[in-house]
Amino acid sequence: MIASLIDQRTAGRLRLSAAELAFLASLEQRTLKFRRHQLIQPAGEPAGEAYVLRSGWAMTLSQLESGARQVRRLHFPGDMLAMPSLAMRHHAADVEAVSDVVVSRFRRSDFAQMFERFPRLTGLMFVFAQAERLVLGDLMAVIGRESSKARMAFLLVDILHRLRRIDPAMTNRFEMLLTRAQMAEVIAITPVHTSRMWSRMIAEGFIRPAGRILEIVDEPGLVALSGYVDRTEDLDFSWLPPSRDTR
Amino acid sequence: MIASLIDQRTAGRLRLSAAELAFLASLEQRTLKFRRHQLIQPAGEPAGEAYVLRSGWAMTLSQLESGARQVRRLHFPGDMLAMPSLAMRHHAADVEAVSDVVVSRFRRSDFAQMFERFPRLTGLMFVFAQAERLVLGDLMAVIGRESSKARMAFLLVDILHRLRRIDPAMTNRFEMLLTRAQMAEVIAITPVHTSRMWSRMIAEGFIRPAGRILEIVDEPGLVALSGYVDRTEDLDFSWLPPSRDTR
DNA sequence: CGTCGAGTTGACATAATTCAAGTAAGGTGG
DNA sequence: CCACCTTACTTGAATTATGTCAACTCGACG
Repeated sequence: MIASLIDQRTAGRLRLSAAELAFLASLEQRTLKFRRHQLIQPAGEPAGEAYVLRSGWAMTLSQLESGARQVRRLHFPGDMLAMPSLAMRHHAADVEAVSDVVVSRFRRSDFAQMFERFPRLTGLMFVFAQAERLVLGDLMAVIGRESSKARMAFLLVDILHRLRRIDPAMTNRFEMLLTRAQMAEVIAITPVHTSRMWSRMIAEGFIRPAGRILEIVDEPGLVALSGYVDRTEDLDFSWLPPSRDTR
Repeated sequence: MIASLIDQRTAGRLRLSAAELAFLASLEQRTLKFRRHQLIQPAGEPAGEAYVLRSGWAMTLSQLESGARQVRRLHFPGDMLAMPSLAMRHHAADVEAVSDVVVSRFRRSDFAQMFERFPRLTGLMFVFAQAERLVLGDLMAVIGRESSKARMAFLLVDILHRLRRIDPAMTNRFEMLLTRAQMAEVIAITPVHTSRMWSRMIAEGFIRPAGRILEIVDEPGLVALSGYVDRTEDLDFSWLPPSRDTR
């Protein structure tokens, strides 16, 4: 699962060794299921584990004292969840199931072995962590400086690109699993305003929903509107050390 | 420089070996100077280096197509700059000098050796990268969901805590090097509104400026107002592998 | 068949932006 | 050392994007 995602993100530029693959597989032994809206990992609990999302959508979010919620990151199959909490004594944010999901939980202590045994894999995880910083910063800039319409465009293009990377056969339709309120939590506007903007994007010909399926009609238009940049395309793995065992 | 910062962030919980210290020092051989407002590293250039900030303040920022600017992260002495760009073929964001600064530049290829030679240091860098994701998410939540007054409170407390970590003797005064416009770029409001909020926070007794020196009069009040959490205090290094050479 | 979560729409409120005019401070060249 | 110019900052008035409140519809589910 992680391994296949790595393949997608590296576009095959990096071939994992048998030992590396085995290590990654060892992180995904057990599986857990959660229902829509359930907490996969509550904030505040002692940290010591992280997750791989195997199916469904999830999200990491902040609950502010006011009760307002801000989604920090949407997660799709193959993504690793709660990784920042590996750095902490306590989980720093809630991780919640957007749809029914299947996840694998792994222990921090197992993950730590990677640092000693798999330098190249370690470098890869470092690269992914830095890339996450970038996309978070991108979203922050959009939330801080763009109109609600542009923010919604950003969200839609982001989902489209990320799902497409998982399934390259996907064209411009996907099942939208977020409610209006959840979209609002991602792009930092109210659910009511989200509803208005959604209608407007349909009226202006950017999107066309058919039941739960959303068709992205004008992808270039949405990209232009939102300034979306797909960071994955510029990732660089060429500088990482070789794996100790070649395959 | 990095080494002393690591000491501060780990609160001495992690003693670096001689070899680890030597490696860190090797990243800080040459020094470069930049003037206030100069670009230390422009976005878009081929990536292959990062920096250590040795003195002065800097910031990483996005320039949107509209011309709007959003600061992603403020940097203080000891911070590493442009680290996310290590993951990319091209630098992803501008890094700009807030004040006159001194930095050290190091090559990505030198940094890469760490993955093979210093597993514990690697783990430490991984922890720092994940911690950066957290604080970025915290700022995003504040920008997305809090009032301009709360955002300003957040900014001030953040600066205070980070400077205090560098100089534990510091109490509640520091030299504020940001202009109103720069504060506005961090907390995603306009310079005009920043000026109004600044005056209001003085009037309400939260802060007291005297020339360039800013006194934080009501730190608990600002923390309560902004929901600021100092993530550094909860960092966990206990799970990292041992260093290969003990000191 | 009733309840509940999700979504829509209208009317109104407001925080923050925009525009504009002006002051103050700091650096530079004559 | 003065005169000038630029950058930083402040303040008022008008505007607007988005939020808030509230009523209503719709469909799913037990």
